[in-house]
Amino acid sequence: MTAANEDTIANRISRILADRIVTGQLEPGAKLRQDHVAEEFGASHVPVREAFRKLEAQGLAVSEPRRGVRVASFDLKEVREVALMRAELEGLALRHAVPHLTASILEQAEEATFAGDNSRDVRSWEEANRRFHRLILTPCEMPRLLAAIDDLHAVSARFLFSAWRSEWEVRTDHDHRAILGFLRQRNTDNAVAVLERHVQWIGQKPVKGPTGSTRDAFAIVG
Amino acid sequence: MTAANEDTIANRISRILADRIVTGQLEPGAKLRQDHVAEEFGASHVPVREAFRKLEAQGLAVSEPRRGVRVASFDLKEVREVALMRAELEGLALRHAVPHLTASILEQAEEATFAGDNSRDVRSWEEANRRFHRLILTPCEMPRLLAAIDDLHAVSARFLFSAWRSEWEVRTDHDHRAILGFLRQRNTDNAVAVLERHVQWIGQKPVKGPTGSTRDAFAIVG
DNA sequence: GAATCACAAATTATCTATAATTTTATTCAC
DNA sequence: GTGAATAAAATTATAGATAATTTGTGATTC
Repeated sequence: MTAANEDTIANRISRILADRIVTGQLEPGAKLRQDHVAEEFGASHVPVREAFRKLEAQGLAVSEPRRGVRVASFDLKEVREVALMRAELEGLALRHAVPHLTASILEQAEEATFAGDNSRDVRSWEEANRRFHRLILTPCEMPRLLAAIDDLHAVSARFLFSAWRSEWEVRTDHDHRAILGFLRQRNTDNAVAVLERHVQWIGQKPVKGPTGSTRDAFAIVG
Repeated sequence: MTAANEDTIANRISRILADRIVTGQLEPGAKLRQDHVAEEFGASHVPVREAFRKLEAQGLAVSEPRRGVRVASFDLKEVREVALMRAELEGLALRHAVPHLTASILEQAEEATFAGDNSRDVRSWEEANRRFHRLILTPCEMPRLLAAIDDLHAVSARFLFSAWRSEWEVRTDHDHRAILGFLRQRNTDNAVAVLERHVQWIGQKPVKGPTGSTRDAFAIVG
């Protein structure tokens, strides 16, 4: 009965709000009013505030001292920044993960790649992509590094969803396959090189704005 | 009159506790009891909890769901992890900062190096060292990256204080001078290379334990 | 007549105080 | 000495009170 009671209410709220921000249900700049959120979750506003603090730390929300908290907005500059950080940190993680990679892990990563290629919507593609990256990076056994990468991944996913919200084109991920190939050969340098390029690849795509005009959206794809 | 009232008291508490953890006044594993902290700051426990959440995000405290929060402990493995992350991220920041570096900034950085060499205690050395790194990295204009580096710096400082708590030997920082030299020549690659090595240098030092026995302490020095 | 400044009301965040679970420590029985 | 049961302490959440900012209205000035 107290199965889901493992974590606090604040954490649960934080996770759900994070998901809404990442998937674009909550738009950049939207105000997060603690009383409304509290009422929705049938809780008081104190755990809501703690959830806000966590979102702030993850870079998904920004808080002005006595003026409340809003969903963080982002521009191309920030997309690039996150891509560069991910490239550096994922490269570091992979270098240290390689000695601990097993055939089983690589097989699971290949399955994840396959699942990504066959995804019919953004959400399932993102899930598969995340699984791939996590599988090959987790064995580095550096918890703080992995946590930092996870946060950056969430922000990347937000960019992704903002560009390809509804439509999604199926495509095969050649980079993932190349990385797996190099990993099987224990060719660390090349695997890391491809991964770092892969993560920095920023896609652009014309998107219909709310007024009907089109603008260029952008998103990290790797 | 409301000059210091710019930020919330949760932030103020968070900053002060962070400082105590970093300087070692609060030892690893020590329990942080919200009622005690609240009483000390003449506040209630709600802002204290928010401060705890921030410390948790910075990696200075760990919280178990219904069992309270403790000062984060650390081992050599984590010191290495933080050093590697700093190397990657500071390297990235420096590469993007170089085009925006001015003669004035480099001069201030040299003054910071000088101040570090003449420091007679750990605290003032750390302050000068931090100033140096911040000066040459800030012009990269990547706020998220700089925030991440700042958090890692705090953790590094914690390791430093834990090793050289009371005694401190004066020494000249050849790395800082080398970096400045390369930056003046606009030799980005060499400057970054030295910085990345510099940050990864982990010092060891025999330290008297509480029982009188000696053990090897360690600390990032750069 | 339009615009700007001042004042006031309402909305919203922040904090204090209080109550309810949960964990931990102590005691008593076996 | 070990186990369960009770008591104490601490964390988590709720409700209520306070302070600050925003927004709307009105008046005055250019």
